[in-house]
Amino acid sequence: MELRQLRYFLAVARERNFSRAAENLHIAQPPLSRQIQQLEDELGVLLIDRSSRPLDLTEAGRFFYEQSGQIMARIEHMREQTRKIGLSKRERYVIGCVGSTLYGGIPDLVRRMHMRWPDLDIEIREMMSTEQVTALKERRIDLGFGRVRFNDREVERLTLREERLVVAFPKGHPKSLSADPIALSELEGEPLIIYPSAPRPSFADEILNMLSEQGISPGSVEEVREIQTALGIVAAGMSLCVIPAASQRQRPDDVCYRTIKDENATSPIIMSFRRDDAKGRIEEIKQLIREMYADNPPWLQLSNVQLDGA
Amino acid sequence: MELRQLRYFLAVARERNFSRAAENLHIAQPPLSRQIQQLEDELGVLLIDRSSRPLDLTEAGRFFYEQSGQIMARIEHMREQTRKIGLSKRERYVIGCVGSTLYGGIPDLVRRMHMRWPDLDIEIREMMSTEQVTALKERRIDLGFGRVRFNDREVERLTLREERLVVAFPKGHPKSLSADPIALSELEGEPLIIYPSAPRPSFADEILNMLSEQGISPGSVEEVREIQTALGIVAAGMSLCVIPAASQRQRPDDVCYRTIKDENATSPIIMSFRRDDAKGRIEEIKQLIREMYADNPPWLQLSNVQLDGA
DNA sequence: CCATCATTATACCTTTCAGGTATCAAACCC
DNA sequence: GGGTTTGATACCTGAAAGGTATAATGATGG
Repeated sequence: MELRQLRYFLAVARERNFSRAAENLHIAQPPLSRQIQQLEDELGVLLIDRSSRPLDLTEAGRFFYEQSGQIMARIEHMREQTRKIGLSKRERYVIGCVGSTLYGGIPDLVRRMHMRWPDLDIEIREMMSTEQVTALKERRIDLGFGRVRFNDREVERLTLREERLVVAFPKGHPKSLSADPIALSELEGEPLIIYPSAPRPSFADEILNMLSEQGISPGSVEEVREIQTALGIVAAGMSLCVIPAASQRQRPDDVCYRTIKDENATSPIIMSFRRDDAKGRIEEIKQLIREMYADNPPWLQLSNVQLDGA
Repeated sequence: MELRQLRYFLAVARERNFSRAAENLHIAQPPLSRQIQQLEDELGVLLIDRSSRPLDLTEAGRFFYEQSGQIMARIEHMREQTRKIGLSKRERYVIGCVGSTLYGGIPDLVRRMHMRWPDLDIEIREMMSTEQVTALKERRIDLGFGRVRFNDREVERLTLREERLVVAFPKGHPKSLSADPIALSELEGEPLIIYPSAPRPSFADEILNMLSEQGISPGSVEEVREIQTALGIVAAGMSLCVIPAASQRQRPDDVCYRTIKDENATSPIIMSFRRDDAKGRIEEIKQLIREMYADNPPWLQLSNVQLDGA
C-alpha cells in the first residue's frame, strides 16, 4: 500500500467518478482505475461498487474513506510540525506519561515549568510505562511518568508517591451501596476488567500480581486496551475494575468507587530520566514537584508521598 | 511523500545504521540513502544527524519517528478493519456524534441498541455537527447527534432536548465562590475561551451569538480546538469558558461550574438521519430514547426534554 | 427493447524512478 | 596513522507508473 493509492482513492470517493477524479489528479483515467484495482486486490476487498452510476462505496469502502481521510490529515500535520521543529531554534522538552497521570499533577507541573522556562517548548506524549524506558534511551523523551517499576542501567527512577487503589462498581451494584473502604478479599469471585492489554508488563499485571499474592481469584478476567473502555464496561454493569485513586474523577455519574482498605494496595507514580541527562533541569523539576506537593492539591489525597527522600 | 519513505525512515531510525536497515528491508544501501535524502529534501529539514556514528536523530527526526510510527500502526489497523468489514456479513450501523454527547446518553443508547439488535455492529465516530450532514448524505454514518441546527433537504432533524449551559471557572476565582446560578451579564469583560475552532459554524459560534444578542462583550476571546484544552486553560486560571451542562463532569477538582440563570441559555441535542433511511430502525431508536429518558438518568438534569413532540 | 451516450476496463506502449553495482569519502578504532 | 566500517555518489537496469487507443458495460431516452 502506498500513499498515492490513498490519495487516488480519496479523489474517486469524493467525485464518485473515475474520469473526473483523474482530471483533478492530473493523470489519465486508466492508470487511476488500475491503482484502485491494485489497492482492492491487496486488501482482498471491493471498495467501490461499480455496478451502478453514479458509483457507490461499499461498506468497507466507506470505512476506508473515513480512515484514510483522517490519516492523510494526520500526515499533513506531521509534515508541518516536523518542518517547524526543524527550523525552530527553541529548545524542546518532551514528557512521556501514562494516561492516569494526566488526572494527577502533570498539567500543574507543566504550568510551573512553563513559568520557570518560558523559552522551552514543552510537549506531552501519552506513553505506557515500559515504552518510556526505550524512549528515554533513544532521547525521544526527556522525562517519564509511569506506574511500573523497571531497572535499566541508563535510566534513573524516582518514586514520587504511592497512590491508593480504588474499585469501580456499576451504579447500583450491591457492594457499591457503602462508601467505606472495601477489603481486597471481596473481589473473590467477581468478574474483573483489567487494562492496558499491551504492552506488557503493565498496570494490568500489577493488579493480577497483587490479587494472586493475596490468594484471591476473580470470577473472570477480561483485558481491554484502555481505561475508558474498562469503565464503559463497568458502567454497563458487566464487570468490576481496579484503578488508581486519581482516575476516579472519570464518569462520576454512572460508576461508583470504593477505596481498597489494604494500605499496601497501591500503585506508584514513578518519574524517570536519563542518568546522563544533558539538559540539566532534573533537579529544578524535582524542586517544582516538591512545591506542588506542598500545596497539597486534591489529587494528592489517598497517596503516600515519597519524594522527600530524594 | 510516500509510505515507502516512512517505512524506510523507521527502519533507519530503529537501527541507527543505514546498511543494517537496508538489509532488514531487503534492498541495497544506496537506494535507501537516496529515499531518506528525498524525504529530507521534501520536508526541507534534516532528520538524521550523520556527523557521528552511531547515527543520531535530529530533534525534528525524533518527532517524525514518533509520529510516523503511530501513523504506520494506524494504517495497519485500517487495513485489517477494512478487510474484516469487507468479508463480514453482519450489518454495520455507524453513529456520528459530537464529543459532548458521549458524556450524555449515547453510551447508554448504544447499550440498548446492542440489546435490541444483537447482530448489528454498532460503531461510534466522533464528528462535528456540520460534518454530520455530509456524512449522512454520503451514507458514511446512519445517525447523527449534534449541537448545531442546520437545514438540508435530504436530512431530517429532531431536537431531543435543550441542555442548560454552565460557566467554567478556575478554582478560587472570585465569581466561583457562589454555587448559585450566574447571570449571563456577569461575563461582561471576562476573558473567554471558546471551542471548537473548526469547522464552522460550531458550538463556538452559538456562544458568541448568544452573547452578542444580549449585548455582552467578553474581555477577550480565544479559540481552541477542543474542550479538553479549553478546560485546561480554565484550570490554569487564564480564562472562563461556557460549556453544556453534561460536560461539567470533567475535571471536577480544578474547575468550578455555575449554571447560567437565563433559561434560554441552552444548547440543543439534535438527532439527525436520512429521510430515505433504508435500514428502518429510526422509529425504534426514538422509542429506545424515550425509554431512556423515562428512566431519568443523572445527565438529563438541567435539560428541557422535547422528544415527546416527535 | 434497442440505439446512443457516458464511463470504466483492457491492451499495449512510453517514461519515470526505484533498486542494483562499483567506487569514493568520511568516521571510528585500535 | 592505517585498517575497517559505513554512508554518499555515479551510473546502469528493470519494474511499475502513466499515456493512448479501444473495447465493454451501465444509463438514458425514444
